[in-house]
Amino acid sequence: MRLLLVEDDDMLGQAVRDHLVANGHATDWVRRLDAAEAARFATPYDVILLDLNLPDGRGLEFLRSLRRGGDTTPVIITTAMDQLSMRIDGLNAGADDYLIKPFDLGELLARLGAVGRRYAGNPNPLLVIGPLEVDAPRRVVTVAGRSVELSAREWAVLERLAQHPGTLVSKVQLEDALFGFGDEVESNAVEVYVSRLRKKLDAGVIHTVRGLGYRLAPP
Amino acid sequence: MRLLLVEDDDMLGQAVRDHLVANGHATDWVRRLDAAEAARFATPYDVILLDLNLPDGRGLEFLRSLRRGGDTTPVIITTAMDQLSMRIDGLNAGADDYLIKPFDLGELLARLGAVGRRYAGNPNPLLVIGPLEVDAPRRVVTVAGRSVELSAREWAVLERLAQHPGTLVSKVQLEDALFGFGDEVESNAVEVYVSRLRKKLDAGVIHTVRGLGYRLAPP
DNA sequence: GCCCTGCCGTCAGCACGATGTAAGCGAACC
DNA sequence: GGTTCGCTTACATCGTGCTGACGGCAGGGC
Repeated sequence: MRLLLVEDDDMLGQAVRDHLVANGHATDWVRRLDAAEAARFATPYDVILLDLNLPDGRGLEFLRSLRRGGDTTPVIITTAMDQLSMRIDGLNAGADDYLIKPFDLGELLARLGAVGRRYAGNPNPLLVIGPLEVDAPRRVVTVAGRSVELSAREWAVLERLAQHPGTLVSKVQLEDALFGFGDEVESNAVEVYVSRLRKKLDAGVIHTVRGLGYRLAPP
Repeated sequence: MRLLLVEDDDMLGQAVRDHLVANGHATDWVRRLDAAEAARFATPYDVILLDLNLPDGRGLEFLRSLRRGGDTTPVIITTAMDQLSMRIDGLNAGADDYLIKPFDLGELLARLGAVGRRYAGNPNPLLVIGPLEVDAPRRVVTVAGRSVELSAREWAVLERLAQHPGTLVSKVQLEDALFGFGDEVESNAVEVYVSRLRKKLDAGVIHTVRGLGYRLAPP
């Protein structure tokens, strides 16, 4: 796998990088991030290892902007033992897993494998439903040949629907796609985004199953 | 399917078990697990529903030992809303899906179907009766190739009938499918929904047994 | 720094489908 | 023919989903 390691501690960074490389993962190591780097770094990696405890405190910010931009690269965050709140914030901001420092290198590999595996089962290049085409890896949507711009949340909803075309997707699942796991939201956000999607896409593609959820296309 | 339900809460366990049994799944319910039981329980089930929040906190341990022993029985974990870390740990320990309490019983069935199907090898447990096709996990019904929209109650009745095709299903059973068990109803709701179903489906599929109930196809 | 723009989450009003009940009618059984 | 049971339609009510609008916020351009 291709990994990005964000870690400001020299000793630790070096050790982790060596261990990862020794186990066959192409690993890039950076000590800090700025906004300019964020966009450049995101896409080409399979998993990002992110130290939330960066001296400039921008780890969380980086993660948020990544997810806001629609990037779904798996992210594992690392925090110190006592920083529970930061861990929660990280997971809510879209992290996929976390490790508590000091962590065992073997466990790091195991988590890496689990996260990578969970997202790897994606031999799904192009989904075509009538006039709608969804290119998940490239994050491109076209309707009747015309390309459509989607915001991050709109994309999150459509992607979750497109993962199981024709199958019922419950509102709870869509809420999970919109917000992290735990963030409970008392509103009709899902309905709002479905409505916004319908306005942008061909109206008939997203079908309502009253009282349960939605499904993409047929019937 | 044969299910194992691990849930320490009496009320919830009873309710879930009843609902699963009512929907045709042979369900064993245990309140807790110890290491000795783990091995015994694992193999013969199609899916295991595991409450990670067991009072002795050994739910995760059970899951890990199961996977370590090579058992691949699909496991769906249930956790409270605020237990993010536990859910992550559960997925990493080898769980196949998760549900957040409180969960909708209909959604539970949908997830069960999805997980069970993913591992069962038969991707589409389709019930075919003449021109009628019922795809329960995907909640799709087609008549002569044309797909049909059903409301929640209509689906509940048809699903109960389809669970035992050709067998007599009493009116009381159908009332239980429509409303909860205890809720007694003084009306002809069952007849109304059978009528509505007949209008949407091919008329000949639902057969009346006077004084007793209904059966799906052949007379 | 300041303004502008686009996205986000929330809310409230509206519209429509689903639901349960009742009543009239037809069929089956005696 | 009478009675019982089931079928169908109609209708009022209720809940749910849809959509337009608004304020907050962050990012980018100037």
